[in-house]
Amino acid sequence: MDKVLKNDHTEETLFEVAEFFKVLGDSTRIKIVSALFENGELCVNDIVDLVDVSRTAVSHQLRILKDKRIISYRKEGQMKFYHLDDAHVEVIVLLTITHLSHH
Amino acid sequence: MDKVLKNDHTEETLFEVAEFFKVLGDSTRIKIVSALFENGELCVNDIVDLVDVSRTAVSHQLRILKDKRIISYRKEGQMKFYHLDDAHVEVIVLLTITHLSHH
DNA sequence: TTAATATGTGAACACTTGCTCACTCATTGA
DNA sequence: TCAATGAGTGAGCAAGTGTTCACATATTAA
Repeated sequence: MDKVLKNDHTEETLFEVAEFFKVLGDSTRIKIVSALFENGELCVNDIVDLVDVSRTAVSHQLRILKDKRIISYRKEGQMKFYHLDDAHVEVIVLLTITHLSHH
Repeated sequence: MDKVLKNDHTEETLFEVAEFFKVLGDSTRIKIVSALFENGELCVNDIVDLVDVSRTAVSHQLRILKDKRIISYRKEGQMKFYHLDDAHVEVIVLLTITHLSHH
């Protein structure tokens, strides 16, 4: 039983795990994710200001985060308000910060 | 209080978080890490068999994992037995697997 | 309709990354 | 000492990645 604690992490599962970490393994994207769980919801221009990366670069990274279902957005007029799509992501990031601070 | 749950993730901290995820965000490395927490301790040849990547490639990746303090080894004769350096890593990976399975 | 604002897209390019190949180092046994 | 075994290293290269630039789309206000 309890395959999660035991064995059986198939090639496929591990590939997806690697893909997930790959998305969070970039300074710009992790800053965006962090800004989103600190603020709940932000429009693109707010993100640009907080993250200090060009507007275009932020757009590209938002797309990647959206494709990987890490964030979603709500449209309001001509603005889009982005937010985290799943609270798990915040837990994983915070656990990692804790881990690193204990090193 | 409780800065971890609040704000204040400095640029520096987030950079380290990204670096950590970057290391786990590779198929070969995550397979090695997974093999290690499933088996506790493995020599390089065992890892090569389990992970199905060339011996040389495994060596290169072991070096990266060792530099990032994710694994360590114990030497015994002409063999080196690798193991995870910190249980946190296993928790983070398992939490991520859980997260992905709920998507 | 026109101008302005908010955001997205695709190509190009520099930079990074992971693998292979050819060697080397270290340990053990004959 | 020599050969065999376990493991690591560095250069080279193909593939992947993140940013910028120029342009496009969508919405709102005048």
